[in-house]
Amino acid sequence: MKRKVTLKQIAKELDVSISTVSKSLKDSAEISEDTRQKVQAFAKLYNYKPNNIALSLKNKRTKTIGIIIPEIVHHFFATVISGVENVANEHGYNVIVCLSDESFDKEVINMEMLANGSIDGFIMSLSKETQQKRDFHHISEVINQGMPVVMFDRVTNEILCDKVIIDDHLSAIQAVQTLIDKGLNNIALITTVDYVSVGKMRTDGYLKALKSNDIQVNDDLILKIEDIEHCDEAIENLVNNYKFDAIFAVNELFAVTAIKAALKKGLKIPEDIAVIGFTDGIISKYSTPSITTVSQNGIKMGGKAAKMLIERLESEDEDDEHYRTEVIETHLVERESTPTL
Amino acid sequence: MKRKVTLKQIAKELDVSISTVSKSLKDSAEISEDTRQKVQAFAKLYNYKPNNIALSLKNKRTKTIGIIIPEIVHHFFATVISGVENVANEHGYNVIVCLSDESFDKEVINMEMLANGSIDGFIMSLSKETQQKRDFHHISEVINQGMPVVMFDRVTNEILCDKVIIDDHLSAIQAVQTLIDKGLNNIALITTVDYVSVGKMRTDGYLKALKSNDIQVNDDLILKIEDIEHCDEAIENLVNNYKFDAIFAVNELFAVTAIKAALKKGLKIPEDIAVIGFTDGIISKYSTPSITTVSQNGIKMGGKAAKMLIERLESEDEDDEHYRTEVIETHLVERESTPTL
DNA sequence: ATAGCGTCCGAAAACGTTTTCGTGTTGAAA
DNA sequence: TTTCAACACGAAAACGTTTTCGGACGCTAT
Repeated sequence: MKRKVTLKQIAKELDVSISTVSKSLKDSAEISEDTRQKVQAFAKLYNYKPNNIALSLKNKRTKTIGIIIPEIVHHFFATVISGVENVANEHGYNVIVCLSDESFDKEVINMEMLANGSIDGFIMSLSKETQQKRDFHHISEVINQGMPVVMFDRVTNEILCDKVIIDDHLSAIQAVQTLIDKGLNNIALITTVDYVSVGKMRTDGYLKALKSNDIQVNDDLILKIEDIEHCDEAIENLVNNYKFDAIFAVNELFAVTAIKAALKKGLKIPEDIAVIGFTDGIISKYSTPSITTVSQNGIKMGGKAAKMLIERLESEDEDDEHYRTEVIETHLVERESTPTL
Repeated sequence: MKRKVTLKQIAKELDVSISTVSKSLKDSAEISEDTRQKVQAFAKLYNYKPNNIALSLKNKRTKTIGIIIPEIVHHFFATVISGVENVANEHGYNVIVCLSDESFDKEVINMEMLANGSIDGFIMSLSKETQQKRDFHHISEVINQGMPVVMFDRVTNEILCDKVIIDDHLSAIQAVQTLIDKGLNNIALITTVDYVSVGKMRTDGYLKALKSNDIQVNDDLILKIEDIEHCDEAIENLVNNYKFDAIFAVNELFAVTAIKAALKKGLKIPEDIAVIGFTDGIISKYSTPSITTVSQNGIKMGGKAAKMLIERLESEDEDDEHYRTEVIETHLVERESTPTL
């Protein structure tokens, strides 16, 4: 076992000073050709690589980005990480991932843990609990200490920082309008409780679309799911007891669950009920029938977030207070769960 | 904007030495009650938190685990990360994630990047290319430098280290036996090319099961997929041109693709063709019909790997050469794609 | 001979900690 | 009054870098 070699050890072996070694390895003109060669050869032989921690301490930058998301076993968030990782790597950054498990406390703990020098900046999406409590002090604190934060998807207006989102409102309008254009007027909505920001906006889009087409809103057809783990019963109940010809669901899970319930009841998709979901993930693509869905490109979102963060990290003027909100475009991926005109 | 406060700054403000501040914060008996109180109050006021990087440098441990996996947009790997993150967090460790994208070079680069002090140990699963090249020098190098490595799922015998796997061979045998027990003798296999270790072992299990039941192996019914992106054509070809009453697929994707092809051809699942997949992910659970599958608990696997790594990191004798290979048990989750007896 | 300059290198500070060891002051015991 | 312990604190090294500054040396030009 040969342990990692340090500048000091090389210096000692070669009987020169640490400075000389350091400079030689950097091809500094200060050092004679001779010495440089000697040092470089020795360093190569012993596979010298500078210690990242020491560099971080010296440079006051870690070249590491912290990601905090509610969960990782979730196709959308996984794609976002993938997107972040990609552009981070291109710029020589590493990515450290923390999961809040939708818990406010874990979100706070993780942020504090990383904020003490471990990373240069955050990319994050709020946990449900945080959105519910509307307590963002941990985030503003971090920002106050001069650490840049980029929020994505689940964001809040109460924090000033760079953001990357999709236009949930508009996307929902377009999805519902698509259903209406196909002659479907009796549209059910399966959504989340209102404190989840994106759920709320998608719900609003649904309402807006109906209104602008002079379609009466029927509250019986609006199902707000509280407990995602047990959404089955609620959705089956909706499908079995009410009549409608289309469903707009604010995520994949609700969409596929609704389809399963409808099939179970003997209904045909899309003939009897058309379905549009949200988030173009694995489920939508591979379920039978495959599901028409609003595609939300996580890779692009993550990539954009990373780009914004790195730009800010490497910009000249430290505290440019000019924050941007980037909107990633969505598009409807039409599959088997909606009728072709 | 108030920047992070350091010991030095506190010392200066309070007109004491850095040592005194440090000791006070640690409640050292060396310091008078008075001074301690004063320092602690001040530190609290300015929200002092020790700098992680400095601590890492001093202690020669980062309390960070590096994970290197082929991709993250893959349910199984996402669950593994989740498992690692969980137990890592419990022990005060952070997790830094790198993706190899199934590329040997990226795997090497990432490892070298992290090996220079950024982390205390690795948890990794080999990229396809690495498995194909059988070049593991980057891993043995890291191990040689005294950095522990735990490999999971896609492992190799050529490296001595702790490992976490499932019994792919046995699981496959059991899955195929289940089909046979249901009276299905004409079983197709959809698998990967042989250099993917787990694919190979599952294939071997399939062969073994057939043999032990005196069923003739029909090479026409064995499909080895090279290009996963375009597995559709190959699988459709198999389904359309050959006759069989069951399919054993070595992953979810192959299973669901086969089902889609069969349905398209007008066949009924599971009446005409029964299907068993591998890896209990989103697809198996939510596709219609839902898929019977060998469940491979990623959370457990990741958790176990993290536990083994941390134990090694915190054990007394540094270089205990006694490596373990943990086998995570699998079980068959029976769903709609196989007939009930 | 000496001033001046270029070449090559080393000392030291700095990043933020922890910890060992030394030192000055105080009070009590002799 | 002297001696010694207990107490309270500070100096400094160490972790591994980078970088600034200064110094030694040899050479050229005056």
